[in-house]
Amino acid sequence: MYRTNTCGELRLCNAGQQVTLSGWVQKARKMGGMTFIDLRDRYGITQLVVDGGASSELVELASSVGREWVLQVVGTVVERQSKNPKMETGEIEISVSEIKVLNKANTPPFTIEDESDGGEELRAKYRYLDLRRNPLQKALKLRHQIAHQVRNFLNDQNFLEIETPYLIKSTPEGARDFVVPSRMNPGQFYALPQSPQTFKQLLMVAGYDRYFQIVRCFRDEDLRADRQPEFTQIDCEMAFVEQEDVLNTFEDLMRTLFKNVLNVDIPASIPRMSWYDAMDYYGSDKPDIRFDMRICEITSLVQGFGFSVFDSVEYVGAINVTGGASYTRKQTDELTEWVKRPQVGAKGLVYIKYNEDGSIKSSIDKFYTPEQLQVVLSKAGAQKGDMLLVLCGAKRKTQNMLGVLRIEMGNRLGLRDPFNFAPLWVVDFPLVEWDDETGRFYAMHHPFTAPKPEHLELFYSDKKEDLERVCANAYDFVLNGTELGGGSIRIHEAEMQQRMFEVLGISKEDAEYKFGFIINAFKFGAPPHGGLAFGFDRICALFGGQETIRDYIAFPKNNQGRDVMIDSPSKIDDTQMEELFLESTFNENQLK
RNA sequence: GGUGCGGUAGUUCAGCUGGUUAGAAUACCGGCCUGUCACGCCGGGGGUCGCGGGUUCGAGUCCCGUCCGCACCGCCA
Repeated sequence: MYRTNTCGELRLCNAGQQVTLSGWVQKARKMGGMTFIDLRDRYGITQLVVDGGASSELVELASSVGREWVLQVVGTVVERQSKNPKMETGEIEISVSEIKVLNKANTPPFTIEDESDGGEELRAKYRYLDLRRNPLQKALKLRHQIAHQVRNFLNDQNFLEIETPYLIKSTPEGARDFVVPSRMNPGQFYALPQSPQTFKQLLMVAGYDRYFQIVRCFRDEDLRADRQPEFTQIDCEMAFVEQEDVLNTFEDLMRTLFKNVLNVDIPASIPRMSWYDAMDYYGSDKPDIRFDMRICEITSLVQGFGFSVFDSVEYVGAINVTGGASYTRKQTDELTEWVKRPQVGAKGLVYIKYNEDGSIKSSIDKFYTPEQLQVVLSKAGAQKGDMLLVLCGAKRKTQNMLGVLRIEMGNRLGLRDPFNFAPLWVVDFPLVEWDDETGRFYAMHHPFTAPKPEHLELFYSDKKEDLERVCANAYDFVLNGTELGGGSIRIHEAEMQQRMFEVLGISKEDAEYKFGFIINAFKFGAPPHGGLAFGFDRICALFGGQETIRDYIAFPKNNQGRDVMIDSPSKIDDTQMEELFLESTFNENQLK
């Protein structure tokens, strides 16, 4: 038997017991004739002691062990002479009678400690060593707990977990697909799913009216701290439901997760905000509502006074920085430089300070009287001591920049505590958005999203302006400025689905080739249905108070989509290559 | 595709307006140490300054190119 106990469980009440432990050497402290060894496994650390009373062989062996060696030890649990209150097992130690070296280890290239000395690149290369560290073990444990709670909750709600295929068909709408060549069908490719969207809808047609899956999804797009090429979704779909049913069901899921995993209570009813309000007041379709600082449009209040910068633009907006009147010239200059950075892209920044003594000081005093500025301050809700930050330009673009500035000010003012959770539903998204470059509409969500019933007339209109106004029965779950999930009520009628493809400029033939199977399925009794999917990795990161999802994935990829540990992607050998591609090349040559 | 920051000992970093033998901490190795737990003390080894080119009497330092990492923009239905 390798062990009778783990390295995290022995306490004073176990004193006197003979135990066997196995684990890794965290650290050995050699004190001449006496050696202390911290033995670690995923449950904790227990101190071993070998003192002068032991045989000389044992003393010799104990003093020779190195970091990360794997040991099996036999000994007696004893009360420590000097206890360590910082350790959970700090009241006891194991007086060792026998050590067996199960495996030696090279000195690790970085320290296996909570605060490792290793940089990200090095830790990625030795991911299996990084995973020995406490923070990562906690992260993966959190991930497991959330998955467990999700399955419990949805099982209780009568959902069935059903797997869908990974080798499917490429559908060039949306993100780029990862493709897999088919050896048995030369020249043809599978695609890895960006989501199981169409399959879960087919399951609704098949009558499995409550489906879920914790499922890997694949998107061949550039990465970020919160974006991986393969990531995990909690994918759900329900039949015979309206938007209200879906929102209520998954609000309950999120509430249960918060309660059972973090013991946090989120509001009994999660607030809802229309997409248009989110854009107008927060400059983002995923507002962080942990703090207010709403964007206030002041266009009509500042135009017509001869300040050409404002007079020449579509939109002028402001955010109110509480206590900002105390900002120095240096600080406002720095903010101006900050918004001019390419990542923000503003041309300049106007400030209006409402000083404690009631006076007003702004960067546009030359163009406006204090009375005129007072009107602006009042509209934006500024109190004495506050400062407005003003940007102008095209409406959506400026709102977007104000939204970025708002988040930055929220960070600077310490208003974004990661353990303060403010969930939000964003609803009433536009169904489609126009793209000038390609001169066509794109689905804002995806092409299976249903228009709101009250907008059906607009949906069948031929006018671009009408179509732009169509709202979808779509919704996003937003937490602290991060989109955690989204979904919609789907189209379930073949005719309406065909109209959608038409709106998107997809020809009937193309739609038939790419999506014929689902249009066809809708002709065989498709029930009304809808659902949503949560970004599982993001939920884990947010629950753990982190911005990056990498720590919550056992073996993540780097910025370039590479796994630097196994060194993938990599070339394949000629035989493999020939088997996959030679025949198709041959066929093409035959055609010429 | 773009922007910013970074790449110097096993590791994390310092290294000024270019100047002689590139430093610190930690890790590692050896010695001493019976109550340590960031143990302590003494000693030691360890460098293609990412790579290539250029400027210069002289380059870790300046210039050009390139590779790699991270963050962000574009992109992500």
